[in-house]
Amino acid sequence: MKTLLWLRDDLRLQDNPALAAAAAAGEVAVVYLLDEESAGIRPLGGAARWWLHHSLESLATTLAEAGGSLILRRGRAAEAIPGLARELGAEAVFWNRRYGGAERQVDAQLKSALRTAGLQVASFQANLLFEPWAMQTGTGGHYKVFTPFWRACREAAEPRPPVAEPGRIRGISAAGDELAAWQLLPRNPDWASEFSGIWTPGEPGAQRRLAEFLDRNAQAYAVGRDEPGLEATSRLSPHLRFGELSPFQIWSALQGSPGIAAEDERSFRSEVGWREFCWHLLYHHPDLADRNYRSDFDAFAWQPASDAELAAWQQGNTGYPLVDAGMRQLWQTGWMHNRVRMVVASFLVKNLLIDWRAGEQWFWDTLVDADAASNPANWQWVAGSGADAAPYFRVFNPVTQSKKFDADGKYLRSFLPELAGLPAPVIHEPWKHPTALDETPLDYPEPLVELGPSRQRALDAYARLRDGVVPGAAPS
DNA sequence: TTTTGAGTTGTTCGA
DNA sequence: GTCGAACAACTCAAA
Repeated sequence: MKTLLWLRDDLRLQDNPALAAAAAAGEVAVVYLLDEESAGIRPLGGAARWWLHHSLESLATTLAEAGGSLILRRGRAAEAIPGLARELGAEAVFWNRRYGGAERQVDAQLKSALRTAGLQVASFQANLLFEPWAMQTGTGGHYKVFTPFWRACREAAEPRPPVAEPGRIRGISAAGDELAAWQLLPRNPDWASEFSGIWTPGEPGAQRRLAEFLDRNAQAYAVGRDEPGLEATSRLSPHLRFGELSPFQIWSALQGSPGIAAEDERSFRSEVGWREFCWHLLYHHPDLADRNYRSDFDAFAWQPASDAELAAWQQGNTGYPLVDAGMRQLWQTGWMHNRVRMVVASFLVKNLLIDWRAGEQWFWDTLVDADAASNPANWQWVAGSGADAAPYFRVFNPVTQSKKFDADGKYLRSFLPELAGLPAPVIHEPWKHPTALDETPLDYPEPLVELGPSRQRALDAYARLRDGVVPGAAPS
């Protein structure tokens, strides 16, 4: 049989059930479609485009080594996929499932159109350990709190082992676009110039990262993951985002790593669980990036848009070292440490009282791991408008967090060269650093807002929301 | 149906 | 310096 394999967020040869099935059935044509036309599909952010370029480059190589070839096409899936299937004389179209609202709609319509045209269509579970529709509460609803969700997942059937990589693929090639023509890479300026020293997009890079993590960083993960100055996190997020690695592979690799303490293993698995939970939420709330999960937040009194404050946050010029180090790490590397993400998000949403969507969009554009589910779910979690969200009174203090989780200032120094000469603890509060008469003052901004009053302003705004005070209404 | 216990990640204040 | 309480009820999940 001749099968068209449509790859999307599953750019890997190992543990790829759609590929394995297609290869087992006969000849395979592999296509990646750049679809910027189907309705409702969120355009990739800049950093994700950079990653995609290199991931596709890598995939083309590994696929060629296995006997296949990667066909690049561009257009609306509803026309491009049936068109290519016709062109190749394919009898079947296979893909791995995706879970976003618009994506599901595209896939469902395509499935029925292809079947009507007499083709065999099959979709596979590849990117989530637990299908969102399979996880139901006792009353048939979907889970809204992480802990019971994850408990139910762990009590469900054990995730399958990874699917073996097909041996020699009988590949079918066809004319397609040149990758360069898609212009996924930034130019003028090339803000991603430092990315390639840090990241290796593609399946081999993902495998290497996983092996390194299990060998080294997974020890003391539970505690170490909180310190941004350490290399204690897995940094697998962008690989997972593009499906260069599957959660099934992670699951199984942990099984085979007895050197990791139970505490660290449980902690890391639960981070995989949060990814599952976010997709579970997005599946049931496809507009998670646009609308408050808790609709009572629609009445929340965000500050009127302040371009200057938003820009200071984006550029890492708030005057709070941990916030600024995080935002510059994001800009320079396309990634930010998890704890620092919470601190910068809390600062934007609570201290600046800027709508979480502005932060979510910036992360979407600048993160190489920008994930359609995790990004909005976690922003809403910080804002308090999300599922199982942080209580409104939880306002991170960037100075306290800095002293607690980067006590020696190692993380701060690596992204704030203008403060590199300051010792701890004053590096956490540079405005307290006395400048001697013969010294040039620090080239570092004064704090954008005062922490105490801005925190109180946020608490007041949340209290008004709770008490149902409508913004702008006349006081009674 | 009703009840009960629990809920990722924090900060501040006062004893 | 350390520690517990307050912050605010509310929703969710399950018994």
